[in-house]
Amino acid sequence: MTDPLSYLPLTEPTFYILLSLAPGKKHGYAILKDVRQLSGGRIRLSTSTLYTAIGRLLDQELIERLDEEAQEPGPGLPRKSYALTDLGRRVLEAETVRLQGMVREARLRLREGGA
Amino acid sequence: MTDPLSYLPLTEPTFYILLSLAPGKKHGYAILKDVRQLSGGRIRLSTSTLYTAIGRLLDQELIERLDEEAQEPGPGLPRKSYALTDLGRRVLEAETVRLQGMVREARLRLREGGA
DNA sequence: GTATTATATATCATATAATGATATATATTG
DNA sequence: CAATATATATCATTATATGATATATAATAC
Repeated sequence: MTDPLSYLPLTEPTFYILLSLAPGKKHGYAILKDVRQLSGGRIRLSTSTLYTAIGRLLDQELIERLDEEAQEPGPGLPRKSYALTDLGRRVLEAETVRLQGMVREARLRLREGGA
Repeated sequence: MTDPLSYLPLTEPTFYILLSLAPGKKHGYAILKDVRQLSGGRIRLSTSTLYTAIGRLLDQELIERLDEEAQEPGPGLPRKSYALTDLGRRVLEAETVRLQGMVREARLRLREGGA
């Protein structure tokens, strides 16, 4: 019964990390690349931003760590995969509603105050 | 020729302070009340948030201080009025575009990943 | 007449979070 | 074999919000 609204506002990196996990589980580095692509190259998360955010989101239980059995071998350190929790998805939805409201209010005021 | 995009993302308080000034000049305390009303009571800026943000926005030249001649007397310390600069308005517009993009991306992903 | 409230600006200490820099480790590609 | 892409992690610094506290004044309530 934790209220999703109590987690808002999300910062831009946090929003995109959660959004990156919306379609399904990913490991950290995959989130990094996905966010870059998703934002049209505008957002380049540093690894420090990514992994401190992941730590925080785990603490807050907005994402969860998935136990990996038998990873296929590949480059780099062993992967750790993460997924949105139900709470995380509800927070992301609530944030989207908040952002939509801000856009609506801004459009009204920028119109009335415009040149 | 400072690029408005270089000021983004705005934090929620900063966004609302600029938005409050979009229709015209206001003094600090009026911004405080306006933001509260504008956000449906959700956002209650503390005075420390407000005045530190005002100082920063002045430094960045997103707002400007207006010289007050002959204030009508009223309660409280003398008022100081502020207005958006052209740059400030362009930053607010750019932020609105950014937010709209985030909403669009979120709606797509929340739909495709939804239950 | 005085106490409270609303108005109005300002600073301080603390907490949160992003960021650049740096480090470690490994498979693939040139 | 060197460089690059993959992959996770920590540290110091910077930016910003926030609650607490302070000062000052006019209007309102009692």
